[in-house]
Amino acid sequence: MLDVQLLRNELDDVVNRLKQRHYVFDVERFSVLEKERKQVQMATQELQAQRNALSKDIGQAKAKGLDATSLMEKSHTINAELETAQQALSSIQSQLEEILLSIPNLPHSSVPVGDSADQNVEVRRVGQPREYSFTPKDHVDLGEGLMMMDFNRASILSGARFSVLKGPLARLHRALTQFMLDIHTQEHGYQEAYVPYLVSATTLKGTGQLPKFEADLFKVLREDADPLYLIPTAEVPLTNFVQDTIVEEAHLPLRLTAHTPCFRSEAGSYGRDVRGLIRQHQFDKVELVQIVHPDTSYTALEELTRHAETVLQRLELPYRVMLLCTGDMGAGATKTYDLEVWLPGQNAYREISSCSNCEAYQARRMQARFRNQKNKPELVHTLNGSGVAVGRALVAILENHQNEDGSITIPQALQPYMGGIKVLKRS
RNA sequence: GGAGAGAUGGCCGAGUGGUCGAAGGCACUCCCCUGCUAAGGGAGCAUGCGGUCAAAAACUGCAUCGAGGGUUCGAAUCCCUCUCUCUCCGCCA
Repeated sequence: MLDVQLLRNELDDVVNRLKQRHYVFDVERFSVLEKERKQVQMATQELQAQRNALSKDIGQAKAKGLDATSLMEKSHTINAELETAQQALSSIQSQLEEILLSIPNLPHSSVPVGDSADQNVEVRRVGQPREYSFTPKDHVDLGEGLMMMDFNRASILSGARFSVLKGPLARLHRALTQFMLDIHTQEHGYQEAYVPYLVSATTLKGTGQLPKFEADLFKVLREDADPLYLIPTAEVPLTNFVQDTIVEEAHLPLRLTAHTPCFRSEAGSYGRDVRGLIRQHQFDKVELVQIVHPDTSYTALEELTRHAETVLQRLELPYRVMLLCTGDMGAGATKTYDLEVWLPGQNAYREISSCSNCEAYQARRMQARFRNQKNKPELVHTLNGSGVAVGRALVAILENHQNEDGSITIPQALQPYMGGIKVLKRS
């Protein structure tokens, strides 16, 4: 959520910057509503002030044993007016609120302007894609060849876009999460957390998934209670650790990590990546979240991105870092780096991590603040990044470390987590 | 699932219809005092939104005592519904 003051005072500038990310802001509607709001709010508050004063007078009159009938009649009249005014005000305010909640964040000045992923800028490339003396297979052929990946069974259990892993490949999946969590907790200073996978609408509103992106979520209806939603990423519960709280400045930055499953309905993505593990309704991810002082959020973004990169480096996976252009960023972000891992099976770099600074966008929605030097509450900045997507890391390992006979060499760094298994091969 | 108790500011905690945005304490900030990382004295100290303003400061209005509704001229206080927390019983991994 943007600061309303910004919209009131620098509307033209904001509108132009939003255009860069294809958001068309209805200036006319906002201006009219805002003008009404000001007028109605002032009138309402004036009436409330009058009512309060009258009530006080009535109290005093009664205390002195005087007759307060005429004062009470006056108060009745005011209350009737107030009723109408309050209804008008709350209608206007909820309309403004709705607008405000749907506006995306403003891109940082260092972000390239562009329409689509084509205008993203490559920042650096790390590692050389291997030369193969044979035609590399994709992860589906490899996994099914090993008899350890079963999409057929998954579709019987749940339908499309689910998967079943078996045997050492399932273990590899588990090993990856342990490995990633160990790096981030032991080397990068993150606190590990275990969090709910079902969260409330309020929580999702805090991080920006609601109200605008409800279609992407799995919703769990309950008979006698509000619905809950399956988390689309651990960013949601982790970032909301500071929902509605004031943190001591000395406690910043907060660095949090968690391994969770993520559930995405991916409405609108049908037809893309239908084959394999790349795009699933359920996948695991190790998430990194930082809650920081506003002065340090861009340094923190660089660090956080490096933290995610470390994982790929240790797994000996070639990748590149992309700076997303204005048209390709998520709604809450001011600046985003995507890590794209090399997939020989697709002969392409594919996203495996996305690291974003959201500045105060989420903090304002969550009312997440810290007490600054002047002892005043001030909004924190929030960052999040995948550190990294487990399913896609598994894909990358299969494809990059495959051998001609269809076996997979486990990278050195992962071997301690595999109980002595160095190679995955068909038994 | 059953029975009971509770929810007040950063924290603890008083407050059963008016002058209560809320006593007192802790923490925090500033000042004074003090022969030394302690003690004492004084002052300040909730959040959100609005208005005056280019903005800040300052001043001022409104709202907020778990949430939502109701009674009333007036609600932290009375009534209803809900949520959450705690204790005991049952059930369960």
